[in-house]
Amino acid sequence: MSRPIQKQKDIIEAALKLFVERGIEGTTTREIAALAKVGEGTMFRHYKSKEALAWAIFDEPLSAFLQDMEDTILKHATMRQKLRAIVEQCYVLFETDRPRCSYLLLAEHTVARRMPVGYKTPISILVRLIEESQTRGEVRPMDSQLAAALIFGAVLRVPIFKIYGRIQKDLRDMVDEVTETVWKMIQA
Amino acid sequence: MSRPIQKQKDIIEAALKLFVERGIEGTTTREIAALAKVGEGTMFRHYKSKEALAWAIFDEPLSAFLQDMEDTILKHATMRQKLRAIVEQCYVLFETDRPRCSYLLLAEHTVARRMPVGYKTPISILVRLIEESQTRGEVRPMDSQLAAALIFGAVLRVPIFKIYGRIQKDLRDMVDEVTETVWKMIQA
Amino acid sequence: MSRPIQKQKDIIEAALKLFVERGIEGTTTREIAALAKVGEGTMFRHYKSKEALAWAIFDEPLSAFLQDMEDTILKHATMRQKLRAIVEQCYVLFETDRPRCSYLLLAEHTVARRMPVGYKTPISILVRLIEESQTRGEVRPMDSQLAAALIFGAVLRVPIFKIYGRIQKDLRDMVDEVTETVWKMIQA
Amino acid sequence: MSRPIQKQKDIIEAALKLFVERGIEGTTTREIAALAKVGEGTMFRHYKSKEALAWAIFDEPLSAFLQDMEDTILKHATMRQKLRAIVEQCYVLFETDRPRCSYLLLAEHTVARRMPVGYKTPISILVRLIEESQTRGEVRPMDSQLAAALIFGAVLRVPIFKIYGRIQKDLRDMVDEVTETVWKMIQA
DNA sequence: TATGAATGAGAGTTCATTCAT
DNA sequence: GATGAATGAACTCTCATTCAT
Repeated sequence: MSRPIQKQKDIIEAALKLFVERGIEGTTTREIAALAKVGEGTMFRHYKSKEALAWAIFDEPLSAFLQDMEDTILKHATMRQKLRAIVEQCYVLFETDRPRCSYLLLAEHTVARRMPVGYKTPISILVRLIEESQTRGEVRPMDSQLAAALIFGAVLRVPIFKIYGRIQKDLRDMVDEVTETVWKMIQA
Repeated sequence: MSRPIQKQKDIIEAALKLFVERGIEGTTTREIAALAKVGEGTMFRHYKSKEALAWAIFDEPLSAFLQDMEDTILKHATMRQKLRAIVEQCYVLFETDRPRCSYLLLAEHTVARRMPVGYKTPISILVRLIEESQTRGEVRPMDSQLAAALIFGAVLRVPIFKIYGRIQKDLRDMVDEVTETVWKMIQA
Repeated sequence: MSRPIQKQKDIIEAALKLFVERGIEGTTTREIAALAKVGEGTMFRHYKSKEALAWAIFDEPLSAFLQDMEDTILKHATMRQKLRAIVEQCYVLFETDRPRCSYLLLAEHTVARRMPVGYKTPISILVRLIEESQTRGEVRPMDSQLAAALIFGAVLRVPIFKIYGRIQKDLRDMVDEVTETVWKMIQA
Repeated sequence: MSRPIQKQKDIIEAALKLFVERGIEGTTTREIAALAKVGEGTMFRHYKSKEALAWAIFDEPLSAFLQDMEDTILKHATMRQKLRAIVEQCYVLFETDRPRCSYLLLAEHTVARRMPVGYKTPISILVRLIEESQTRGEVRPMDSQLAAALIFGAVLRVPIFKIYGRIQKDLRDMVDEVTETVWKMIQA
């Protein structure tokens, strides 16, 4: 019956590492196979193509993150608390699973091209959250898309700085400071 | 014949358009040549390789922007004014030369891989600016890299939202609002 | 378990169907296994390779046909009767086991490449038959190979036309007409 | 401007030779390139794929033959003369351009799979010819498709026998004999 | 200087075959 | 005996780059 499928995990981790280091197009399927210590044809049993692999390892953690994000939001009452929880979730994930997060952050515009229309991203949730808080007077009146852009951009630039070595601190220790700082941008 | 300079310009504009639409690796030199209406071998007289072209059209506007940025900074006294001027410069450039700016914004992490070490980016200027302002008490005490990340991320996410169609307004009309908003994050 | 013979039969029928539809090289062992509802590795317990399978299912019915043909010939006295019997045998087999016959007819030149030298085909029997009949004065003097080519080509083109849909009638009802017609070519 | 395209001819001749010897699927594009003494990518400048090449070198001579056949038919009055002319045309072509004809004859069922629906073959012309001759009383009443099958099969099996070494004579010297013989099958 | 036919290294992918279970 | 996950040789095809014209 053959042994359990450890191979798929190896392939994913290898791909993740190489995609972050060299980009998707800069990585060959042969390199992935070699690093994962599997045969060259093995990844094609799990993913139809290199593209499909690149998309799958983008989509899986993002979808999981989105689900967690929705759950997290429900657990907090005020926008400020929600915002803090989201930032925390981002930074904890980053420190916990850096390869995956680096890939999500750096491949964003590359993989976006393959995104199916109507694909749900954290941005849509953030926009909705802002709009709801505005009706409750928690967030000052302003274009919700603009607010989302500013928050989203600010919060996610911090791990990118860490990837590039500009920031060394553990991001989990920066949750409060970042939250307080970005909160100033939108508080009523 | 007839203005070799024009051919080079055509190549650059064609490459810019295609690189933004399909990514650098997703664009073939043949497609660039076809769009630029030049022979397939012509771009190799102007650029050593496709990579060199991709880098050149990234580096040129970025270096120019950096020079302008340094000049702009000198023209203003306070950090708040400097910040406003920088944001304005960004957004004016975006609305004036969208292909080039889209490329700079979307290819950032892709082309970054080819960046020579010690390459000067707007980030280093921003960090320096923040640190100077902190000694003058204009900006509140905080990690300058963190401050730069937050400002940089926030300001540049706005045009990215516009590229993806989330924002439609002319960014030049948003300079003041964005400046005021991000300023709140760092003001003393 | 449970009738290993049945599995082999399933494999053969599946291969036959697919080889006729898509050609030998156009059919994968996985497709054969899927259609035969057996594991991917199972056919390799019965046949050394895909080639061996392709040859076996070509050789088996052909050898059987040849044996029948020799028997049939002995049962008839005159060449005309023998010819009729052969045509009948062909057309009955075609209508009885169309997959196998289609494969024999269509894969002829493809599988011929794998034919061992000195392999006995219906052609050699036909040539011998013609030569014998010529000595008896039943068949007019002419090159026996040429006569065989004309008879063989004419008789077998009919089922090929049926495969391609040009002829719809049951070939068993055409035995007499075809025999009479081709007989005219060689009768003394 | 580069020299004239001798390369395409070389590719065609190489492909023809190898396709006949080893079959289309049994021939690699590398082998074709090597035999044609061109780079491996060169054939793809002329043909979109190996399949397209296989089809093109099947279609080109067949279409040319068809055109010649139509012209030939018009030059003769009686069916018998037309038939003789067609046989002659076939056998002259075979002796003149054996690689091409061998390919047409042996790859028939293989390439047929790629044939566009409604593709005109010599068979349709033959059928039409027979039907016309039947109304004029030249050909005896019989199913025209059957008549075509018998004639077509008989006439073309002769060069196939020659390919397999069963016949050695120059086919051009057999035109009259073959014509007379197959004519017996259908004459009124 | 500009061209585009030609190149060939190297990419993604397939699939007959193996073998541990 | 049967299975199907794994393999990797070998395939078709792409495309950045060269260079004779």
